[in-house]
Amino acid sequence: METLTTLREHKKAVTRRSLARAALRLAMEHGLDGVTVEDIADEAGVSRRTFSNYFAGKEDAVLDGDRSRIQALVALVSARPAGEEAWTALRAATAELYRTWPVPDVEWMAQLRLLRRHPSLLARQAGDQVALERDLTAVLVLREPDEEVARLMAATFLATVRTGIALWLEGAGEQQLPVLVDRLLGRVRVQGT
Amino acid sequence: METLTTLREHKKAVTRRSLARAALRLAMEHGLDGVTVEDIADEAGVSRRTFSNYFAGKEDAVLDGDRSRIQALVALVSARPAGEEAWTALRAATAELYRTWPVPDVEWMAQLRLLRRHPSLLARQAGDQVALERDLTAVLVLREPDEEVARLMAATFLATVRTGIALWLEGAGEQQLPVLVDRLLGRVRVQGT
DNA sequence: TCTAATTCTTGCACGACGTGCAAATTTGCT
DNA sequence: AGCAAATTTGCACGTCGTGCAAGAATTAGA
Repeated sequence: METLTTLREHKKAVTRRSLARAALRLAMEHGLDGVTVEDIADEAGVSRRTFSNYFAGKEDAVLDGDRSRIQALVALVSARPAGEEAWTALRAATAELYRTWPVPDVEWMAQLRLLRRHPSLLARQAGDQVALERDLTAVLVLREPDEEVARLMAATFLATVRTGIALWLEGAGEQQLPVLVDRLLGRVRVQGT
Repeated sequence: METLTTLREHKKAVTRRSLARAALRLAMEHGLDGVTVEDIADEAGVSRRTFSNYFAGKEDAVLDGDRSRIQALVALVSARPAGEEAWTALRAATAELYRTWPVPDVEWMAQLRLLRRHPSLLARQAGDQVALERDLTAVLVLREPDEEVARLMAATFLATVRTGIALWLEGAGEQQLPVLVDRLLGRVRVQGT
């Protein structure tokens, strides 16, 4: 009851994370198709029905961390100094994200590895990103008043980051991920108004 | 014996198209969730089991046309004159696509409208595009030898086209789609080697 | 503290889905 | 014609997502 978290919300957050973790762990061990929703629920100590109260499917559970990552990114972008150019803010926020949330994040890496093996996850992730494109666009509009351009920036930005991660996963650590992504972001230019 | 299409392949192509059309028509009429796979199979005159021999789910069936569209685009890109700049080739091929396949394509518009109402379709479409990014990259590599850049171009290009279509759907025909997309493509630049 | 209201969990039941399998049908070729 | 290969179909099975109502936990108010 200290912060803003009432006990109720706290427990909800706990089970949610518990489910996401269980999903990730089991999917890593048996492959995504070798795990049922019931397995995940059991591992987390809740019922199959409760799982569905939190996630729409195992893919959603596995990618839960990824979503909060992008939400954090949106927050970082909107926290950049006012007046900063839109694309610059995106680049800087991305760098900050990697500083705040250092790359050798065990869970995140596990997600990425799964992402490569299971294309169905890739699809779901892309779908999530399309949804988050709206939030990102809303934040960018404050820096780039032409909504058409803001939208375009959000889309190309997310596509670039995705590409960077994909390249990095294939390259197997020849270079630091933040460096690679930043280089790609430097290559892309979206002409403003 | 007769044409290049043996009777067998011909019939397969017919049922596939029949299924895709039925899926589209029924989804337009009752909404995607108001249609079962069995409904679609009945409409096409085949069994539920046969549907699964062609598509992994109703979403796949609905988006079938969209996929062939992008495949056609890939073909157009690789048919551009050799030596043409990669991004230029993409722009030109896109313009050709709209000329070859004129925009007021009834079925395609139906797909787009469904796409807006059902985010699950958006997710699946994005997933398809991620898969097709590989083909597009392979074609681009001939024009842009740095694979990293080719990959980045494929990703940003597809993201840009998607954004254009989304903007066009919301704007409700204030401007021609080909013009809008081409303008967006003109705004984006991916710095080559 | 006790109680009532609110919120969350659980089990049940149901329709829908995807798939392996084997039988039946269709097509290709001689 | 007749045989081989490919395709369709029905059946069965495990899994999935969800509405619903009952039960348990948490909150808020006296």
